Amino acid sequence: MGPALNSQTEAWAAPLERQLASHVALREEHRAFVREGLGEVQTHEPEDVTLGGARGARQPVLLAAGWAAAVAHLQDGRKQIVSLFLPGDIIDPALDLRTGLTPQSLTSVRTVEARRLVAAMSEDLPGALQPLLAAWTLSRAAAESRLVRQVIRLGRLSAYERTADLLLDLQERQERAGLADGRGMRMPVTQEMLADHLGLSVVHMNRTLQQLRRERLIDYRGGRVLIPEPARLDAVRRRLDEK
Amino acid sequence: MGPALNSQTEAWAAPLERQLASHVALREEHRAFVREGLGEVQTHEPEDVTLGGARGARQPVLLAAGWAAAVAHLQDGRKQIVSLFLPGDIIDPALDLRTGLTPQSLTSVRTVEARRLVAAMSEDLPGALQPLLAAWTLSRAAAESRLVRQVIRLGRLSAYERTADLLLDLQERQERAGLADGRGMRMPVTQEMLADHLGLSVVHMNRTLQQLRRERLIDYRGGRVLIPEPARLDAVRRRLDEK
DNA sequence: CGAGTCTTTGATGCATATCAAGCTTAGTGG
DNA sequence: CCACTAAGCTTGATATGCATCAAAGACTCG
Repeated sequence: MGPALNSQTEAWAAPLERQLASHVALREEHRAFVREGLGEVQTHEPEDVTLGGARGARQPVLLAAGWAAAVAHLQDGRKQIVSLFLPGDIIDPALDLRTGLTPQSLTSVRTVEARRLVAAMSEDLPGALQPLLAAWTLSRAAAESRLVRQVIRLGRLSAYERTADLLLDLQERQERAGLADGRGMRMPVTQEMLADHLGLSVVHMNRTLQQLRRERLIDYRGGRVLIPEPARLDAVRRRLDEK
Repeated sequence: MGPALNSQTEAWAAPLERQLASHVALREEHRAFVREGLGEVQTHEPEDVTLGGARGARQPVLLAAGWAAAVAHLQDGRKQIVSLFLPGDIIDPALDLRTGLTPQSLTSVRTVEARRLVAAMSEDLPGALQPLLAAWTLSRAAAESRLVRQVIRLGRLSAYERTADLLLDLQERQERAGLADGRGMRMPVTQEMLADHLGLSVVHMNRTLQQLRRERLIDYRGGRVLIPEPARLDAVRRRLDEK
């Protein structure tokens, strides 16, 4: 289960660069700065809990490929996936793994050491890099908002609504990272993982996905999801009231 | 529903000072700095949504007395109380109210303007104030952890476990603020508010509280809760597995 | 003392969990 | 290339936790 090394830090930064650029337009100078803050590439098998290093010595990493999660384990075996990490996301132990959460790869995964980048973003940056900092901040804010959204989902939405809401969120995130478009997105995780994220049993997760499929709100097969008419799915999800 | 003014910024800082001191020992110098960062005192009726100012112009405030909440309203009238604020807590719009959450008083409430204090804590502080900054940071981290804990509660705990977990959390927070001890704590909110926080119906909230009462895990009457044997209640709550 | 708000109780229904088993798919080794 | 296996997906039957509906006590306040 140990990670395999790989030292070519090449275009692994693309999803991160795109995600940042989706918030604030960036120049090549900014993208280069991002790449320079990255280090070693590592490959991890699914279920690996050593993302960012061993427990107690974890460092920030960029998730370059594959999906990962911050997981809470209860004593009796129940699990809650608190948040999902997609390619282009930064997994920062200091921010994302408070409270004894364990980072874990869900699929096989490629991570890139990002300690220097994360450190740089909390220091004073030269004026020319301000747009980068702004993008970084917006990206972090989006991650925090997702946690709030997750509370609302689990607290007040039905299984059906939760699922619609999550799928739209995943689609949007992958679009920002350049990993999805009108022709669909990857969804390389098992229904059990989705269930653990949405607080449902596997069986009910399956039935809920089938219902969405039957009503042609999603087209889900072979680890891919297509949302033919986003507006219809969006009507299922319950929006916050802008009171 | 509008707020009433009141300009004596006296000992309203006590719960905040105690909460901070519960994380890192503080000297009078630190406490004085906290008080100097505070401004006008305001009184609000229950259900007031103008804590910290009107929508769009909200400023950080210290909650000095009474309970408040960050609430999400769904279009069809469902509500989710995402987080609770207790005396001594800072309500910072930039951190606590992302994603269209509305701050709202649950009881009648007293707030103190805290813009200067919050701003000061994000600037470079003289060395002598480092302990204060450390306490502040720990206090914020605890608030963030509570959000994660809330996801776990709603996602994977039963109504009974959720309630036990929340009550222990409230007891600990109030102890830190000097508002509770072995003789119990205040709980000035309606069961409907608790239900909206724990993702339950009022009726089921009521039955769950009664069950805890019947089993003598809590003594709950007249807006006060006593936990006679914390260890027993703690056994009900499901702890995270320290794997 | 009357009117609202909150709590409590009972009856009923539904969403979701649990249990059990069959099916499908992708590996794996012979 | 074909069993064989294991993981994941799907389906049916049943159980249960929690929601909903309705109404009756308890408090609180003017």
